[in-house]
Amino acid sequence: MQRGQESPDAVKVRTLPVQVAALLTRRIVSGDIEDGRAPSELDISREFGVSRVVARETLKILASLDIVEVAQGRRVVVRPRAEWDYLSPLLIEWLPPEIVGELLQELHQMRVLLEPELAAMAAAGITEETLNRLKDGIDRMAVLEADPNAYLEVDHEFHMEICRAADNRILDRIMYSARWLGTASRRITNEAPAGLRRATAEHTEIYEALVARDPEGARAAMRRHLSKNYSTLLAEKGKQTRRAARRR
Amino acid sequence: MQRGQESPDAVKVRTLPVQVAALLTRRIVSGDIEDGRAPSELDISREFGVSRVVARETLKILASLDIVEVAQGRRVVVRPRAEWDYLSPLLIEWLPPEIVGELLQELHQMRVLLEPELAAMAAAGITEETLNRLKDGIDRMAVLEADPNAYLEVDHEFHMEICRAADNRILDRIMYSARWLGTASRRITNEAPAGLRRATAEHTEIYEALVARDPEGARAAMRRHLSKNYSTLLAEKGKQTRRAARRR
DNA sequence: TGGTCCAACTTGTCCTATAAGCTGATGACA
DNA sequence: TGTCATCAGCTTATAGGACAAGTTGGACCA
Repeated sequence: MQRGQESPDAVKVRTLPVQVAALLTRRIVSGDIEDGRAPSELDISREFGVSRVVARETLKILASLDIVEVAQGRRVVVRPRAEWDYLSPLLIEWLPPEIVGELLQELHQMRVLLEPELAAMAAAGITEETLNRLKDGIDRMAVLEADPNAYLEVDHEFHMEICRAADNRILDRIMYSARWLGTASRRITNEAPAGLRRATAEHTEIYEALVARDPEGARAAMRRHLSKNYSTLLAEKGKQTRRAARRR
Repeated sequence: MQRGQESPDAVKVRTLPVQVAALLTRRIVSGDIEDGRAPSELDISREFGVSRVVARETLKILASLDIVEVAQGRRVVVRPRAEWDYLSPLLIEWLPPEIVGELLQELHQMRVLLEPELAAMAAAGITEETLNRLKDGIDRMAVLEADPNAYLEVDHEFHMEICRAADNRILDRIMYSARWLGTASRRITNEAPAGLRRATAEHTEIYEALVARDPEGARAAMRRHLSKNYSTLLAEKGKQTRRAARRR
């Protein structure tokens, strides 16, 4: 549930507990619910007109995102926002756009740190199979430049393939979440990224470094790719200075 | 639920759905459940002698860890292992020791990539408050070298404080999960880390670089710290070559 | 004042019933 | 014989009521 299995553009009917969880989270974020005091199962049941089962599942979802803490006998309490699971696309969809914008930047910062290293790690022991799949991806991307959604799907696969080749399940998981987060937020903001043609060229550079089993080259190519992406991201979203006075 | 709110050494009574989820996961890992076919709510209910509500919550937990995929009307299906949420301490506790050992190494690899950069980022805009808390931590660590568990608690806080200073919620979340993972696995293997005295000295070096607002110095100090940790980790666990023929 | 105990509240589990969605097989029609 | 609509049966989603188990705060007693 935490991570969407649906394709990014699918119109999905969310279950009742997820809907209620969204409403509750928004209420917490907006400050309507004072910190530390979350509604009980019965409160939720009454207020939203749902069964206790649904109220229960709602709280379980919020607990799995570290938004609240629940234990038998004790009241549900709201956990510190700093520790919520911001890697979850579910949570991202419930947050207001200004926070999502900030998170997107922080997300990109993380990718800039990790992905070049992943590319370098992958270069060491990459298999012919993986290389073939990467080549496939590039070919398909070249054709899909007119269809951003489909392009991003393949883009996603391309990067994940490199992650997988780096042979580290923890890093793999992180990047998986991160990329899902990216598509989720893109779905929210309804923005299509620009510069797909250039992206294809950059992907090719990465690919060629991997073919040559050249860690340094792969790292550098990936870094170039991401830094350019970053600037287009900034150009698209405009306001770079929105993070100014956020922290508590 | 996903991330433990309990202190690491607390004896916790797990809820029924969590217990069943653990059993089911182990069964999947051991190959007793053929890939793609997971038991239904009724199957679980019958087989484990629990109510359908519990069976339901079990599946929800497994779904939140991306172990299975559940949708109305469709059978529950087991998802590819490569995409399970290995950042979850819950899942880690259910996996066999050999896999946990591998994951610990991969985890450390991630820390080596991220934490030096976090330290450098933190050095830029660190506040006096944070510096004071770090100093506090070092003082306490110096006293606690005889009590590994308490020491690690403070160690954890020290590193998290630096994460927080780096002002990136995504990276913060990752490191939070990662360190929890570390303590969880340590609880499993029952191993106490060695070299606490040296660790304190290294923490001091990091702290001093931060005081000087020196990004390069902080990065270097953190890198030294982690590389040494890595070697003691290897020394403790012995078999370095256990990852040889794992990938399918 | 200090401590014990209990009542009220809260979450955990169980049971039963119905609604809603999917899948595969059956059977009608061309 | 091949194609497609339909439906029965299985599965998950939601509802309501009941009791068990754990926690908390206040009443009560010494």
